[in-house]
Amino acid sequence: MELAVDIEKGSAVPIYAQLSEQIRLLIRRGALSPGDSMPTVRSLAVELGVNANTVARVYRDLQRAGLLRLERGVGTFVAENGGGRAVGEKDFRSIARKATELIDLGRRAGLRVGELTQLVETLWKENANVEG
Amino acid sequence: MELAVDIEKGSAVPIYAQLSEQIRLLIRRGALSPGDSMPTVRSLAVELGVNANTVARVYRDLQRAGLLRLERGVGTFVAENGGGRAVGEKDFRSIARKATELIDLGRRAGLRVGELTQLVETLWKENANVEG
Amino acid sequence: MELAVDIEKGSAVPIYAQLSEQIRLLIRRGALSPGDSMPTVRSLAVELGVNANTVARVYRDLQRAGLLRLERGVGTFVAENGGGRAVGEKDFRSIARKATELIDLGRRAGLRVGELTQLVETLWKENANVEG
Amino acid sequence: MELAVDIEKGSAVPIYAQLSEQIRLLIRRGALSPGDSMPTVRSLAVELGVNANTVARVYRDLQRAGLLRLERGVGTFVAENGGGRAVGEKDFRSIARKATELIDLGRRAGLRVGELTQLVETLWKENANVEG
DNA sequence: GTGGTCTAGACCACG
DNA sequence: GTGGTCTAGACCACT
Repeated sequence: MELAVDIEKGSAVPIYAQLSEQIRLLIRRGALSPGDSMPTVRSLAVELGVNANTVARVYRDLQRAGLLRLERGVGTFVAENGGGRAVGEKDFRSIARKATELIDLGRRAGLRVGELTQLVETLWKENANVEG
Repeated sequence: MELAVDIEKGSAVPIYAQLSEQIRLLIRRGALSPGDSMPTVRSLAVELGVNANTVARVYRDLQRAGLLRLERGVGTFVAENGGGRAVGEKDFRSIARKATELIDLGRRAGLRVGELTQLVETLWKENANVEG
Repeated sequence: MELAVDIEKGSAVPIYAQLSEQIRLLIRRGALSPGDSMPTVRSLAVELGVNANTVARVYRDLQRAGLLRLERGVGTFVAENGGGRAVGEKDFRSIARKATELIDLGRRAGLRVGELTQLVETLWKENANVEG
Repeated sequence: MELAVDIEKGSAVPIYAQLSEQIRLLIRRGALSPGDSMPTVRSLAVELGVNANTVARVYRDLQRAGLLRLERGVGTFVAENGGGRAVGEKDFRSIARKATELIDLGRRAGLRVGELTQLVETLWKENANVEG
């Protein structure tokens, strides 16, 4: 049971934050559905080459956030009322399409990933200020 | 000389990484032009409520990356051969427009910023793998 | 795990530069081999009577240069693809022999170390200009 | 009156130290002879793109070391009893030849300048310990 | 007054 | 206990 997760060990962003955000996205986009069982802490740790404590911490955090359900002695599952419902498949596709277009533009203009995500963050916050 | 920069002190992303990425973007998008003088290390530190060493580290890193030019006793300037030239204004506008559209879709679908930027990162890397 | 390193605190050359260059040489000459573990940041700091931040900065720089591998929570190691492979032992010996001869000549002529290394630097650059 | 001096502004070694060491070498090797007049502080500062205070400081230091003679209102000259006599032309040539051979070996082995000068320094000190 | 280096010491992520 | 980040504050090189 492999998870489509990609950790950059050298990154300035801590491992637990990367992992947490990526699992979050998998759930929200519907790649992981309510009731699905998650890899065990240890197997995911091995798969990612990461310490088991780190994975355990992420699972705990995501449980607190309502995205995962931990059952002692049984396993970890995607929660049924997952912290805000999953994005509909249709919506997700249009978002992914738009993101891909954005990425294409960014790449052609010679931007780095970080610069592009930084732009998204900056614009997100500017809009938030306008609306909020 | 205030910089349009916004630091989240509580973030898992280190301050220096946030600052570095944001200055980088300001330069690449042409908001800061070659030869422009940057705020002094100490003044930017005060403006952001951050330690001077932290700002100095960012300036040093960006110098190594070819984006800034540091002159002892004089000040800090945007480099002339700025590590890959700035993105053209036209290109930048279309990128920003596309990003805004993406943000709208994401917001309506109930995504958080982190989930959206995570999506962009993931798709970026997938495309890279396809191309590479 | 002591390192054959010698820092002059009063020197005009910053401590981090001295340390960096000396570790570099130890690696390039094969005195430190790929995979070898380096002293911890703190222990080396104590050994040299220097602040831990200074050592950390050197390790970070050498990581960026591809000579060291830093693992959070584990330790620091000599990189496997050490930024240009180590100089062969044979080559290194003939270089060291030649250097010793040069030093003898310099000493007899009454030169100071700085004058001799300055000469090497000057001639190095002149040759570079001829070739380039 | 141009001086065969080459300053690296970005270097970790302070400008005054680079300049001082290089002038020292020019005198010791006989490229500047006792009684020769040095460039004025201002002209040398302009030639090197360096602040005049920095040059003045170097001249002052070299005067204290007995290598230069400053005459108010007249100019600066290479001292007659220059801090240890100059190295004989013959000796200097053999030193330079040896240094060139060393540089060739180093270059072929893929060393950087800093690594080579570091080696010379290290061996110099080791020998000093043996002899002293 | 600018950038650069260094220190002492705190707290965090990770194993 | 390892490396990483950050702070406060000192002193230096340089303009």
